[in-house]
Amino acid sequence: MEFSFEVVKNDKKTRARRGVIKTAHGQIATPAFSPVATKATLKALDPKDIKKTGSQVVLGNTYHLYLQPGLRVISKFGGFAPFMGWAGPTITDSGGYQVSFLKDYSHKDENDRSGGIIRITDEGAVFRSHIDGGKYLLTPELSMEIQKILGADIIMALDDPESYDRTLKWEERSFTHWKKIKSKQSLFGIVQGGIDPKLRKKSLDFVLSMDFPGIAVGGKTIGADPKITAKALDTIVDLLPEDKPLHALGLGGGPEGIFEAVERGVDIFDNSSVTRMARTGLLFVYPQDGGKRENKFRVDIAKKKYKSEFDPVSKVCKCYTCQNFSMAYINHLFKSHEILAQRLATIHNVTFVNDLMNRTRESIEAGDFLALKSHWLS
RNA sequence: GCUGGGAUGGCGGAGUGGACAAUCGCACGAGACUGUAAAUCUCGCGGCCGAAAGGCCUACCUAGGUUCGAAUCCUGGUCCCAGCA
Repeated sequence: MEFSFEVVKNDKKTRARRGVIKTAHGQIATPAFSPVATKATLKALDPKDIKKTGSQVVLGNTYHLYLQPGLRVISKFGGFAPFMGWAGPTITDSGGYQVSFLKDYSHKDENDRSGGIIRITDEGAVFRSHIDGGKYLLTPELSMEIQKILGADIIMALDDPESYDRTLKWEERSFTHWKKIKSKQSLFGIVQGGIDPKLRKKSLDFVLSMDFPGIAVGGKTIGADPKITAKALDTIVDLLPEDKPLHALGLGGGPEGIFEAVERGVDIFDNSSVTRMARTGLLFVYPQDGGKRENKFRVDIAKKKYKSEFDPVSKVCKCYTCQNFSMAYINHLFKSHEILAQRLATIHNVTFVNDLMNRTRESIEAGDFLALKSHWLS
């Protein structure tokens, strides 16, 4: 097995741990951030940029890549990573998130040809493509088949984030099918249950009983505000195995959310808002730049007050953007809708989070994780 | 100088007797964004009061007029544009 997870150092005071995930495409030093490349592109960045931001791994998406460009194209390239020119480790999500997200576009009648969910049954999710209205049935088995072709190192079980019981059934089928097709990828089982300790524990026990190579935590409580994320993770923190990596799906809350998650044993997480916020002008800043819990460690670069600001977004940040451009210039790029705004902003935010993870790893190694955390959140 | 057309909120531009403080777009302002249908979305945008419902005031170049009622009709003025001289 080319996949392995090893804890290098445990924090003495918390569940934070410094580890290494090994994959066929390279190692991931954990705790790590995986930026999101939903459609085989980390929006606005090419693989060279991605590398320069310090990213170790990227996450692609089953739902989107299945619909476009489709499996024939991806299989020809041997996976979405070679397709996009990314040589490092990858993760794919199962489409489970779309099962709940697309409910917002639920159809009252089957002939509605716009994209959205038609119905969800124990068999799978029947939906229409948002691209061309085509009708599909996504099952746990199909998700495994798709993800096999997408070729990521880490793949996710299909779940229904809004249905606890259905998730259990779908995970079991995901696992069974994953075994059946002898995929060399590492399948992560997903723990649901919100902030309910009983549900989370039951879900975790179920995942552990099947010996998934890794564990993921999902649900809207993970992507919510840091306090709720902490509460949700607290339900399982003492029950986690030492030898399996823990992935937080869609972990939100910026630096505060990250600290709370790492403190509770999260080894790796993805998050799409880091890049999306970049594209809408919200840029992360360090405590030295005035970043704090109250402003969520971010500035809105398009605001008038930055119109003629000579300094970079962050005086601490080593990213390409901060090393070369002023706030005034980036403000101007956003106000004039220049395409470079997207790229420079994304480079900054992704570099920022990766740097935060780097500092986090160093602090765990040095045994002062809580000191780092309190420095940021004081 | 003549002939014709036109002047509406920061800008463009609807409206051509009552449902108009005035569609819409842009700009501007505020907010949101968390396993990405997101270079997106929501809200506000004459002034004052109000949490809101709503109320009051000032307004469609300007000065008058007609009318129960005028951004809309009439008259004078100012300015702009096009064509002709």
